[in-house]
Order: sequence, then structure tokens, then C-alpha cells
Amino acid sequence: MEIKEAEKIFKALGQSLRLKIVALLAEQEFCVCELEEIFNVSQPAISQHLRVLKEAGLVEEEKIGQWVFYSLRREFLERFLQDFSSYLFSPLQDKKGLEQEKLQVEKLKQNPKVNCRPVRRQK
Amino acid sequence: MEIKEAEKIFKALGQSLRLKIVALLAEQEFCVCELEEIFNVSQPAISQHLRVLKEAGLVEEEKIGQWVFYSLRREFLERFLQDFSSYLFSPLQDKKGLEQEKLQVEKLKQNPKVNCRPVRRQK
DNA sequence: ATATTATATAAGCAAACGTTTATATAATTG
DNA sequence: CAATTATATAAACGTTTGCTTATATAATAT
Repeated sequence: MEIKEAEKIFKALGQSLRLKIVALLAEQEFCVCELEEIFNVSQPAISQHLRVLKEAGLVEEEKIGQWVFYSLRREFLERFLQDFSSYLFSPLQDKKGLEQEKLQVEKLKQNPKVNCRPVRRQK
Repeated sequence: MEIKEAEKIFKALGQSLRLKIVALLAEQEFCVCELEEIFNVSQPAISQHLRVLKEAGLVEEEKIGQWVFYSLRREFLERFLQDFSSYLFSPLQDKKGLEQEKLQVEKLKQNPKVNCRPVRRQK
């Protein structure tokens, strides 16, 4: 679980039109011109959202003639949600991408120059 | 699964600092002043990110004296990830929040004025 | 009470985002 | 070949985001 990758994926999902596109593509593949009609938005808008989804690894494209069909990378998304859940609830030491922060947490434990901690159970 | 709610949650998670805060809070609660030190960012910045997370339902706060301790709403997040996965892979008819789009998909099936569809298996 | 500490909120501002219009590229049709 | 269709990319622009500095509020300490 790379924080940067997770951020990219969540950012891609954090927009209603893209979220709806993902929900539709979960059902079946669609080409750009169909999505354009279904959502009633301009062609460049659809293309740009699809690019964001593609760069996050969420969709893949297949070009057939002049059409490009997009489909959801279903197993990728499911695995990601699984992995994210596992990552979150794994012990802090095992979490990658938080090296600096782990050090700071240690420093706080050793030397709590902040005096809020006594009011809580120290963990 | 409300699309708008999912969007809010994904948007909250789609930022590296907030994602890291969530990862830390999954381990234990922290007060604002600790997070400030751990991440080495200004106090208002932390406060504002915590607000976004709170408004998405991801964290909750407990005020103790002058300190405010934030913790992850773990079961909420886990349930959301579960629900989102179920939502995605449920049949289109069952998906709420896509009423307009479902109509459009139907219209396309009945009357494919786009001629890309013949090249693919009709679903 | 006054001063200090912790947190939240507001205002200001640069950067990122999402849309539109315009243009480029590639495939298809006549 | 020229014309059309599907898609992508670029430029322009208003909106949102995330930070900063400044200020407000609330609790604590002196």
C-alpha cells in the first residue's frame, strides 16, 4: 500500500461524475460517445475524467475502429479496497510511507513536551 | 450507498496528509497539538484537515480540558468500504443515485443512435 | 482578573480542478 | 482523395482546495 497510490485512487473516486462513471462501468463497458450521451456532458469532459480514472489504474481502454471502449478494472479496485482496509488496521510499525511520522510519534512517547498526554491513557 | 456521501468520503481520503492522519488515528487517538508536531505542519492546517475528515464522518472528537482528541471512526470506515464494494458490484437496477443515467442507458439500448454498439456484444 | 495554551475560524492567495471552446489526430465513409 | 466521426489534447477561465497569517474562543495557570 503506497500512500501516494491510494491518494491518487481516492482522488479519482472523489468526484461525483467519475464515481458515477465507475458505477456504470462496473455493470458493462461503454465507449466515450455513449458515456457522453448517458451523462449529457461534453465529450472533452468525459475524456478528461476517463484519463484521471485510467491514470489511477481504475479503468482500461480497448480501441475498436474509431471507438474506444472503457471498462472497470474490477479486480484491481476490489483488491485495492481490501488492501487499504488491511493497511489501515495493521500495526503502525508495519505501515509503509509513514517513516517520518513514526519517528515523531516515538519522540513524543519518549519526551512528551506536550502536556496533553497525561490526561489520556498512554499507549 | 449515497453517491454524494461516497464522494465526500473519497474526497476526504484523497489527500496525502489526511490519508496519513487517518492511518495514524487507526492506531490510536491523538490531540491536535500532537498531530501538529508529528506532521510538522501549522495548527490551522491540521484543524482544517480534521474538519474535512469529521464532516465526512471519518473521525470523531472528544474534548478533554483544553485539548481535543481525535479518533478514527473505524467501524464506520470499514463498513463504508464494504458497502461501496457491494454497491459497485450490485446490478445497475439496484444502484441508487443513478436514476437519470439508468434511463439514458435504457434509451440507448432501445434506440442506439450511436453506431458503436454493433461492434461489441450487446448487453 | 490577566496571561498563557489549545483549538477553531476567517481572510487572503497561489495552486489544482473541472468545465468549455478550439484544435489535433486517427479511423471511416463516400 | 476529401468529408465525416470519434476521441484526445490544449488553452482559457471560473471554482475549489490547502496553505498562510490573523483573529476569536475556551480552558488553564498565575
